[in-house]
Amino acid sequence: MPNISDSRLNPSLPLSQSAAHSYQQGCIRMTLENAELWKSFHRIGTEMIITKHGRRMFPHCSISLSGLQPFANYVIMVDMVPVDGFKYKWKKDQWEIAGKAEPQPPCRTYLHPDSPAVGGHWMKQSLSFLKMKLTNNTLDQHGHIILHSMHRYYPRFHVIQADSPYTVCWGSVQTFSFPETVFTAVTAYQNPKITKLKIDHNPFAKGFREGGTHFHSKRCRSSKSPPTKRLPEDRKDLCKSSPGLQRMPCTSQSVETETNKAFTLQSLNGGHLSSWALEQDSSESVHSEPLELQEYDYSCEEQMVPASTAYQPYRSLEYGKLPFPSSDLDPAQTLLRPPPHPASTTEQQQQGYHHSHHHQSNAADWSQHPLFCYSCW
DNA sequence: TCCTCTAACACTTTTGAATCGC
DNA sequence: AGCGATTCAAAAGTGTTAGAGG
Repeated sequence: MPNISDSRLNPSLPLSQSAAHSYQQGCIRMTLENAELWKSFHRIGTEMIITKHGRRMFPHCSISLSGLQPFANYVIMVDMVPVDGFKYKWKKDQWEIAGKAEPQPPCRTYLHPDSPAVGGHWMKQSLSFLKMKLTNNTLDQHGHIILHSMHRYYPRFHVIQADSPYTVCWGSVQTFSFPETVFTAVTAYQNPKITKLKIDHNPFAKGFREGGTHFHSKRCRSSKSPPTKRLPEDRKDLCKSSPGLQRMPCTSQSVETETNKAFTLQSLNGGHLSSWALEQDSSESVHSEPLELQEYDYSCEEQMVPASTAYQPYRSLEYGKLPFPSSDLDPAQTLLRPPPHPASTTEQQQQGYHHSHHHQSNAADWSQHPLFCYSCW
């Protein structure tokens, strides 16, 4: 199973003792299915195209779950969390900070189309978020995830025990993310290495790879080639390119090179969020023992990653203070709290309170929470 | 001038309806 | 009639590029 790597704790994402308690409430385990592909991109610096009308992710998010209660209903959601409080620009073959992040666009959460479903359903096959789309259109009416171009994000997965998105049992929210899924949202690819990698792996880009990528050469083509029949081999190729479609992980055709490994973002404030996961396997999130952030042993095999818990702050510039990855954030600051009510907690937001996976607040506190501007199309 | 975004392009893949054979 | 496999066309998706706009 080469495409499912061993787990690692995301060292950059805030943990807390509160979060640690949550581990005792279950042993939900989440695995990033196409981890090797993600890592291939992450080594270079993943970029995701966002368009006005919405663009799918590539690689797309595909996960598998275990440890759920087979007959309990769960809702699975994804949202996008800003990595930091900066916007970036591509300059001379590397990303540089271009200033403070712009105010966050309206929050959208993508609800997996199967939600709600029993744990047995979620565990019997991998979950693909292939149809989730990213847009830069803040007025988007299609429910796509709204992001800012030239900003960095990572997807965050929520496993919520609930009969429906409206009857969430707040004691059973567990959140996961994966370090290698950090990406920069762009309206056009900046790093040619990313372009090449995408063309190599994304079947939709075949035309540009095989038919010539030059604009003029395309125009000079004399005739259309006849439509190709879909053959089993074609499907196999597709499997390789889009592992998320598969029930089983596919062999990665990663394009790992030593030079790629050398890619870092030194210009970024000491290179934070650059190399923090480059050499790490972190595509499996397993609730387990509480971990020491700074002393995390990357060599151990299955560590837990309830990922970032920074719900509310990521709608504010406080996000720039989040430890990515080697921040000096005081662990005490990451104490998980119920999300502040948007209308009444500006002060709390400014203090950088973070969301608890397993808190005791009542659902009313959450009713206005960005997480539940969910969408499923 | 530089940077970012958008739309058009040519092509491939996906999807779903129609058809066929058992 | 029902089912599964196959075929086909339309829809949806891709990265590249030039040009617009700030």
